[in-house]
Amino acid sequence: MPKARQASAAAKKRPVRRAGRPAGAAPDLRPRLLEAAIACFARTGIAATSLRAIANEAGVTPALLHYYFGDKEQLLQAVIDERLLPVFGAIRASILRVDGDVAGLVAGFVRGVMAAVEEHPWLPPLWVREVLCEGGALRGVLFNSLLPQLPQLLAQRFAQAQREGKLNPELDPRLLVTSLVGLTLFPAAGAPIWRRLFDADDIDLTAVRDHAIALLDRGLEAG
Amino acid sequence: MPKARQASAAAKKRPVRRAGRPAGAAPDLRPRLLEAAIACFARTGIAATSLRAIANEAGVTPALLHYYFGDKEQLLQAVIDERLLPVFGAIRASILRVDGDVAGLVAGFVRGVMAAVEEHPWLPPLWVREVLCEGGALRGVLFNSLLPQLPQLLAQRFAQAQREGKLNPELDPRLLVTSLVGLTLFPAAGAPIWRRLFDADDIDLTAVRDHAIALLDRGLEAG
Amino acid sequence: MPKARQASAAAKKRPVRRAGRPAGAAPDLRPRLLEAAIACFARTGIAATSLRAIANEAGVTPALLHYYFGDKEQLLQAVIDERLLPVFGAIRASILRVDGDVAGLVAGFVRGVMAAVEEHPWLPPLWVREVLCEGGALRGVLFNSLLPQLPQLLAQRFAQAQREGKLNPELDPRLLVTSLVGLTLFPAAGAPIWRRLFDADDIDLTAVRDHAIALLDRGLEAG
Amino acid sequence: MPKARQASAAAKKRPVRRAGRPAGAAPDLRPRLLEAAIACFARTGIAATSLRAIANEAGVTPALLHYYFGDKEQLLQAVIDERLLPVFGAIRASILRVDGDVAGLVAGFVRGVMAAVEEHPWLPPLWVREVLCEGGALRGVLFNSLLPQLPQLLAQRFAQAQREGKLNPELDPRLLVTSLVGLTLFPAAGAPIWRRLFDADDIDLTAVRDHAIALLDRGLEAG
DNA sequence: TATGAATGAGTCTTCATTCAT
DNA sequence: CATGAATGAAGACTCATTCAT
Repeated sequence: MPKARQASAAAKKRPVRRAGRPAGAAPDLRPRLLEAAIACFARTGIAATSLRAIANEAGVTPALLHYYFGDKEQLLQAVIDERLLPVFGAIRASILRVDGDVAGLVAGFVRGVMAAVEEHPWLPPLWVREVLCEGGALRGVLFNSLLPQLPQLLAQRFAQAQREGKLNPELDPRLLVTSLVGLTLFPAAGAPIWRRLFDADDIDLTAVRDHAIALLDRGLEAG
Repeated sequence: MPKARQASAAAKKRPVRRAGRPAGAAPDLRPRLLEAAIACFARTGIAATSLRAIANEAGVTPALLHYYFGDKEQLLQAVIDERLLPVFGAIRASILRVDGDVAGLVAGFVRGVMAAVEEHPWLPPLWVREVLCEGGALRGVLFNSLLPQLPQLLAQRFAQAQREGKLNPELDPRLLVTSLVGLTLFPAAGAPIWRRLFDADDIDLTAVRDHAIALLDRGLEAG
Repeated sequence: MPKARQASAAAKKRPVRRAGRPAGAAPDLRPRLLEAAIACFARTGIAATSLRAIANEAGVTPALLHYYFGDKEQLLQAVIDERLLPVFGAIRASILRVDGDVAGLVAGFVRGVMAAVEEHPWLPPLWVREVLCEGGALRGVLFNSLLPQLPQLLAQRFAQAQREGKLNPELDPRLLVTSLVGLTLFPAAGAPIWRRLFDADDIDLTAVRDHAIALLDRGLEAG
Repeated sequence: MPKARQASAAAKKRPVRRAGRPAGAAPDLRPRLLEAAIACFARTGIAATSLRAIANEAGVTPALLHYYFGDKEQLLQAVIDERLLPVFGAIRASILRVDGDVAGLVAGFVRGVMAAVEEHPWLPPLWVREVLCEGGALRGVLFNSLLPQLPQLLAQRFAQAQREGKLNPELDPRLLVTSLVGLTLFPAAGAPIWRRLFDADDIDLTAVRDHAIALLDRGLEAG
């Protein structure tokens, strides 16, 4: 007869392994686990990814994931904190660093984003599925943590440029921010399918980047 | 009487309810079920949607879904056959009907797509998550059934225009197709989040449409 | 929201269709249903047979089975009452009719049983699975209805013959009854597998019958 | 965190617990589970046995059965490999070891089978229901694994003896193999019911064995 | 530090059964 | 007379989670 297992309802979220390891210790599994998690999340979607899938990807047991992160929710939080935030922070910084006209700003955005994509292939699908789409698991963090103020700042600069007559007056400055993403992360997320669709191996991130800049450069012109 | 299970290994895939109903009969649940399914698929993603969620959405039992469709797979197939294909077919036809220069073609595409989106709010998230993204459940049907040949046709017309000097020569004709989607379905899928981000209620489908046309009109110019 | 369906716990076993039909009416489905049921029961075992399987076999809907019999249990009862009992009654009568020595009695048993088997192919598997085996669904009826007193009568006649020195004294008169079944119904139930095993098409019911009689005739000899 | 299901269509058939355990560890459940399974299979029939029934019999959860065996099919396979095959192998060996005349061979068969039955009460019902009967779940393995060649060998030896005039010429050598089973496993499977029928506690396996030998010894005589 | 054992809850699916028509 | 519609309960199986070791 299976014995009832009554976990004290209190004491939830018991303390779990945190980063940091004594010198000379065995190699930390944590990065590998986060890497595996993010790869699965990007491939299958967060909600549809099982812990077992992540464990398989990392070559460990599901129990180890609990040992390290305590929870699927906390694993996701760790992925956010330790992988997404740094990358997004870098993107944000690289964009804010740009200090020029609209064309320069746009080019900076595109280059910054595509460089990050080159380094982190999980970026586009994760963004498209989990940030953009209704019901995505990362929607909440976008506003607070992921890219605080950046869209608004960009929109303001576009609006300012438009007022100064330096931007195509028929555009919506806010939707222009959207368009920047729609011309970078979006095609990057779909690159495999476009390649297959057009039977073209030459559609790579560089091509996407240059195409986006070409389209935007001309499209934003005021005149 | 002792219970028994799994006897009839044969006779799998029993015939299931098909459309068509004698006149004067009770209202058919089938459309409601398909509607509920497509709503859940769009909201949660196909792989992460449970039959129970769909059943709850429709106010019925999970068993009823099996009664009508026999299977989760067959339910998805019914959604594809009876909801997606007609809509995509209409979009495709409306675009192929356009017979003009590149600007007209682009405007036709944008208007056609956005009109369909207006009528079928599930279109953008479903496309973005399940067609575009790796691992999406609809990737397979895109090539064969959903939009056969349309991307290629568009790319050819863009390439032709480019050769004739009527299109911005720095663009990639194939990625231009991608850009069309990235400036319509993509922002439509994210409309709620953009609205929230910019605290702006006026970002609606009309705004997206006009912005896209404005950006593309200028951006495609041969100049 | 599915409405609760509270059947009055009382009033169970509502009256169901019984046999008997006005003259000139449509052909009665009842025999066909019973035939289908008995075939499935024999093929798959009673506990492992679903009503749907029976309905398919008969070319009707499962609901019809409930309409005619009300219940899986009652369907089984009808099969017993209207198919098994008559056949077993006939077998019993044919055996009791024999009025001779032990050899004649044995031959009468074997012939009677094998004749019934010839006519009713469901007899051997049903007996072997559902009467003989522990947990069989027909065990209960054997004692009361199926073959009342017959085994005991036979055993008594064998014992009597043994006392008179007309029967191999090393045999157990009661187990001799068992042996009669083990040399008739049992090989009949397994005929297909024996045929396949020995790659022999000539192992038919006649062969089984003659072999059994030959073995028993000699084996029972007293001297 | 929203639930998700059916993500990893790949990675099916994950590796399951295999035998073997570090010394000094907790007692292995595996044997108990196999025992419970075989008991239920024998009592209820394989197709009609639910995993829950087996789990209850063993005092564990249904989930544990999946943990150990992964699958109902694999559980059955484990039962076959680890319980049936050894026993049948031993029976086969004990029979093949007999090297004498027909009477000795028959007595060896009967004794070997009945000894195995004494030790493994599940043997008779399992054989009768799942090997003998049409639709039985073990029919397939009989030919290949369970008793390879044994029936044919026996039949050949009987036929040889018959040609030499040492065997009742009216018998069918192949059906004689059948009769051996019908006078051993068959009455053993039904022992409880015979006991109840004849209200006799003295009908045990020894009685069955001696009765069978007595009947066969005389019945096989050439005459 | 890491994992195997174990389970409750949830998933998809089938079944027997009911009821309005 | 007969069935399509509908459902609760049960079946096989998966998952996240816990805990002893």
